[in-house]
Order: sequence, then C-alpha cells, then structure tokens
Amino acid sequence: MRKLLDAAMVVFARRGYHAARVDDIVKVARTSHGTFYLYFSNKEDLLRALVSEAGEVVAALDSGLGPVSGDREGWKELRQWMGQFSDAWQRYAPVLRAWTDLVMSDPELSAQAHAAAGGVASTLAARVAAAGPPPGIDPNAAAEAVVAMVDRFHQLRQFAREPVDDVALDTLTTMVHRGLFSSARG
Amino acid sequence: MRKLLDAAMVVFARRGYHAARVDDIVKVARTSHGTFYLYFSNKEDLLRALVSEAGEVVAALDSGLGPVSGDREGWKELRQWMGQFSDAWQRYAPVLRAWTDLVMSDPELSAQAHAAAGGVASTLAARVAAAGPPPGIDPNAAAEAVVAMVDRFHQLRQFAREPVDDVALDTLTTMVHRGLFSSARG
Amino acid sequence: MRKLLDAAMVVFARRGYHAARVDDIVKVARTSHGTFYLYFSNKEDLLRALVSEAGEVVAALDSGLGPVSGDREGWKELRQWMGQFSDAWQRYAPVLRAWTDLVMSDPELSAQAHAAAGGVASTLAARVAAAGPPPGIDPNAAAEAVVAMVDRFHQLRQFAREPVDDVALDTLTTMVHRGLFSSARG
Amino acid sequence: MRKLLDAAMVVFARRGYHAARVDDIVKVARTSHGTFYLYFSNKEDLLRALVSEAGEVVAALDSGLGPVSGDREGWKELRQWMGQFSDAWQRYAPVLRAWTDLVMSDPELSAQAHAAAGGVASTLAARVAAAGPPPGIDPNAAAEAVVAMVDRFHQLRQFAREPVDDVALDTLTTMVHRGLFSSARG
DNA sequence: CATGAATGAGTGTTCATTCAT
DNA sequence: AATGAATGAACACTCATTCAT
Repeated sequence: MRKLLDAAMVVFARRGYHAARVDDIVKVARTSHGTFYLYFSNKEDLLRALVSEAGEVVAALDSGLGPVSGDREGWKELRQWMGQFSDAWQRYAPVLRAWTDLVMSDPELSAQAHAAAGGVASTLAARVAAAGPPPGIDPNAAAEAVVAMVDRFHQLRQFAREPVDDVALDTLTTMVHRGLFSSARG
Repeated sequence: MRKLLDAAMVVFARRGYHAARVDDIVKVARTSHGTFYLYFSNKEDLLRALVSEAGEVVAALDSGLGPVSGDREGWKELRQWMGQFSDAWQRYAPVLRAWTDLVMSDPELSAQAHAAAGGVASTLAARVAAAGPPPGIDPNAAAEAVVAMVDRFHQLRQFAREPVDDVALDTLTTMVHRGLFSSARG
Repeated sequence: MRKLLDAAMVVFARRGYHAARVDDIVKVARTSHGTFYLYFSNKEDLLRALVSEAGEVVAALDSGLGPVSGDREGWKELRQWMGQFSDAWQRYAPVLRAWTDLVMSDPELSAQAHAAAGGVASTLAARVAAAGPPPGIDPNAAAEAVVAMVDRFHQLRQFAREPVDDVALDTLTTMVHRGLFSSARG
Repeated sequence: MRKLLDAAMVVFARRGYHAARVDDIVKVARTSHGTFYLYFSNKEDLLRALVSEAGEVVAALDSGLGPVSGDREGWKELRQWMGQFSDAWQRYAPVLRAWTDLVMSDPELSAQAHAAAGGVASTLAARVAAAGPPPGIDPNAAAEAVVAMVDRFHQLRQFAREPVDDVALDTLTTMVHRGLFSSARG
C-alpha cells in the first residue's frame, strides 16, 4: 500500500492524473492490478488518500506561524514559515498537480483540499488581523491571496523547471511582510 | 469555426478539458464531427487556438500598466490594471481551466502560454525596477509572484463560487503596492 | 444493427449470455466495438432488444388460438396452436436461452418477458374457462402450466439435442386437450 | 465443507451462479478462499457437488410413485407424488437455478442432471404405459412433458414470487391425471 | 488443516479520429 | 464545405485461483 502510494506519486509527477494509467502505477510499484484494487476502490480513491496525506502536512503548517511583527523579527518569522511551506509544497508537488487535474470533476476532492488549505489561511488571516492591517486590507482576502501566490508561484517555477531559491523566497516574504504587516509608514 | 470555439468555451467551462468530449462540443456548436476536424486537427489543436486568442488579450494587458509611483496615484494605476486583469481572467476562465488541465502533457502549450504571460510579467518587472524596489525584492521574481497571485486567487474564488469583488481587488492592489512600490519607510 | 442482432442470436445460441463476449458478437457481425455501442448502450440492452422482438412474436400467438371444443375439432385447433408455439420457440431459442441466463439479475427484463408471456397465458386461460373446465382445474394455473410445459419441454429437447417432432407435439396436445378441455366423461 | 455447501445454496439463491462470487460464498461460510479450494477444485466443482446431492433426492422420487389408476385413487397417488416433487424442488431451488445458469457451458453437468431426472421420467413413463395410455400419447414424451411442466411451473412461480399452493398442485395433478391416465371416455 | 494477501488474464465500455458520401 | 456512421486502440476494473505462512 505504501508502495502503491509512492509509485502513484512518481507516476502522477511524470504524467499527471489523467495520463497516469493504473497499469503504470502498478508497474512502478511492482505489484499487480489486483493488489491495487485491494487497497483502493479506484484511481480516484488513491488520489484521495494522497491528498489526505498531503492535507495533514499542510495542516501542520498553520501551527508553524507565530505572531508576525512589523520589524525584522516579524520578517524572519514569516520567512521561516515561507520556507516550511515551500518544502511541503515541493514534497507533495505531484499530488497537487494530480489534484489540479481532477478538482473540477470531483467536488468531494475539492472539499477535502479546501479544508486543509482553510486552516492555514485562517491562521494567516489571524496574524494579519492581530498585526493591525494597513487600511484597505481585508485580512481574509489577504491571507487567501498569500496562499494563492505561494502555491501558484511554485507551480510556475515547476513548469519552467526553475528552482524556488532563496532569492525568490526572500522576495515573496518581503512583499508579504511589507504589504500586510509593516503598518508604520514615513 | 467561431461557433466551434465558442462551443468549446462553454463545454470546457462545464467539464474541463479532459471530460469535454468532442461530441459535446460539436453538439453545442450544432455541427458535425466532420466539421470539427475540418477546422482543427484534433482536440488539443482547438485548445491551442483558444489559448492563442486568450494570449492576445493578456498580451494587451502589458500596455495597460503605466509607471507606478509610491503614492496614491501609483495605487490607482495599479488598481486599474488589476481590474483589467480580473476582467480578462474572468472572460477566459474556461480556457485557463482547460489549459491547466493539459499543460503538463503538452510542452508546446506551455510555451505558448508562457510567452503570453511573460510579456505582462516583464512589463510589471520593469515598473518595479523603475520604482526603485525595496531591499530584498527581486523585480523579476516579484513580478512573477504578482501574476501568480492574481491568477490563482481568481481560480480559488471560482472553485469556491465566490465572486472577486472590489474588497478583494483593493486588498490585492494594496498588498502589491505597499509590498513592491512604496519604498519610503518610517 | 440488424447484423448485430442476428450476430447476437448466433453467439447467444453458441455460448449463452454470460459467456458471449461483445468481441464475439462484433466479430460475427463483422463490425467494430464502436458500432456496437452506437446502437446499444450495453450488452444487456442488446438482449433487451432481442427479447422485445421475440416478445412481439409470442404476443402474436395469443390471437392464433380460437375457441377449443372438447371434440376432434378442438384438438386440431389446439394442435395447430401448439405447432405455432413450437416454431416461434425454436426461432427464438437463443434469445430465450440468453434470457434465462439473465432474468435473475435484471428485474426489468423479467417484467418485459412476463408481459409477453402473460398475453398468451391469459388467452389460454380464457379458452379453458370458456370450455367449462373440469372440476379441480383452475384456469389460470392451468394456462400457466401449459405454457411452462411447452416451454421447458422444448428446452429439454434442445439440451438433449433431440428434435421436437410430431409425436411429441401430438402427445402434448392430447395431454392438454384431454386434461383441460374434454369435460364429458363416461 | 458442509458449511461451504450451505453457504453456496444461500448465495446461489440470492444471485444465481454467475453473479455468485467465491468471495461471497466464503464470507457467508465464514471461511477463507484457501479453504474453499481445499475442498473444491473450482466454483463449478462446488455446483457439481450440490447437483449431485440434489440428484439423490430427485432419484428418490421415482420410488415415490406407485401405479396410477384412472379413478380417484390414482389421482390421490399422483397428487401425493406431486407434493413430494414440489417439496424437493423448493428445497433445491437454488441449485436448480444455478444449474440452469450453467448447463449450456458444461456438458458434464448436463449429463449428471439428465441421469437424475431420467430415473423419475422413466418411472413415470412406465406408469403411463401400464395404465394403458390414451391414443396419441407417447409415454416417454408424456413423462418428459410432465417433469418439464412441474419444473418450469415452479420456476415461474418463483420468479413471480408467488407460492405454489394446493390449488396449483391440484390443477397440475388433475391435468396430468385426466390427460394421461383416465382412458375411459363417454 | 486453514488462511488471506497477492495475482493477472479477461472483458465491457469510451471516445478521439477517419472517410465515403 | 459539410456530414455522421463507423472505427478500434486504449483503459479501468473484476474475480477465480494460487501459495507462502
């Protein structure tokens, strides 16, 4: 079962959800079709298991972000969280990709992922709200935007086969920190 | 041909690229399978045509953004551009969705979209650079991040069937403006 | 479509419903899988079409039986009907066989056949009732029994690969005529 | 092994032979797949064992029918035999059903059942012959027809989920008795 | 004797694509 | 140019059977 999940990650990474044939997964896992259907009721079910797993990791991220102040300390806090997010994303990149391939047709899957992402977003929103957001900033929309940005930024870099390096993470962090947390102005 | 493109938009919106059968498109367009293959060599080709069309609209956006100053005027400039972006996105949402469904398996498609998005990003990067970016900000990465954010933010709202209202656009604008353009600090 | 129906008859005759692969039918009909699913939504649907066809033939039998008197004329009437029944049965033997293979799992199919057989049975019951049935005879049960007998008799002969000859039909006719219609006794 | 046979009866009754998965039988019997194949070499073999068992019961029926006279006594003899037949049928209904599902594809099974039924039929034929059959009646065909009738009549009632009550059995008995045994006429 | 996890051949069904009219 | 009936490769999924423990 672990073997199948890992194999699925590999195959989803290579070909995406739709192009991934059960046959491929089974071959990589060095098992048989029968075994596949012993553990998962269908291909979708396998993805759901993977999303579930990724969801736990993502959910863990919301405890990884402490209060964010407007000064250098706050920046560091945010930067460290950004690093965690980036690591988690990269680890589960194939799952996210497969998830993207399927969301539209499977509402349940959508809900599952929404719940996971929701936790992170609400923690982030709370931090924004606590820091006393600049005028014109809606904490919830802002939090959603940050998650959106980081997620899609990674995706784009992946498409382009370019790494997400420190320069990139620093830039994202600075943008968010200045944009949402450093209320003091000259 | 126009009928087919429009029909494809409708069907892609409803079911995404993979679930969209040529049969559906043809039925909505009130033509025949034969006609479809008269104008497009295959389903992928149709999507490419659509992406091409969307690409032109997106490309037009890069001329829509003038210099952005750190003051209220700059904010307005950015806000207006954000509105244009949002409109364009919503208009071509089905195409973007279909595009997402397919990028991984079609490098050519990826390149096509990259070119379109690239124009916008580089204009944006130029504006950031021109404004004298805050320390720690890499203009190119920042521009990429902004596009990523706005794109995915719209996508998330669409999944959740929630509109992208003024509050949201104001928040995005403020975040970007404060984050990237208002260099002066207290 | 006609070709497919005919081919299905051939294959059902050879292997029964379950062992008949769509592939076989398609091969005999010299068409493709695609064509099969163009005309029938699935294997079961094909059988339903065949049952429907057989049903019409069977339904026509109920008009083939006039009043049955207790004398030689009545015997002849019954005998002629028995011949018709036998012919119809033999013509649609493969369908009946396939039907048998599937009834248990498909209630709709059961209903469809029930309706067809019901018509014949009720006509027969009416004839029995009109002739003034012997004591102890329930016309409806008797009619049902006659249909049951003739049907299964043919099936058994078919299993045994023995023909249903005139001796057999005469015997069945006499048995039914004496049993249900010749009320006068010495 | 007993447990498996009983379980098979239950499952065959519910779903017929083809739809009955070994898994179901094993689950009902509360044993394992391994155990199943310890006692039976395959699913078909299990059915053969069941048919064999049913065959013995059916074979016993042929000794249950004494000479049948043309009068009331003969009727009673026949009626009592009919009752026995009905009981036996109902007891082994699932086996018969499964048997029907498979006969066509398994000649050996056909032979096995033929032997069992043959004994009953020949006894019946002997009784008919002994009673001095009416003109036009072939004892062997008649005997076959009676078995066919009773068998299929029960099957039909089972499909329709209607019981085989005394009215039905009386009707069958009367029909057979008048049809085959009461030679005297007015 | 008993187990049940693992197997993989077999099959129904879908759908993009073609081509004779 | 337009049609739509026909095609068949591709794929998910089932289930009887085996065998190491």
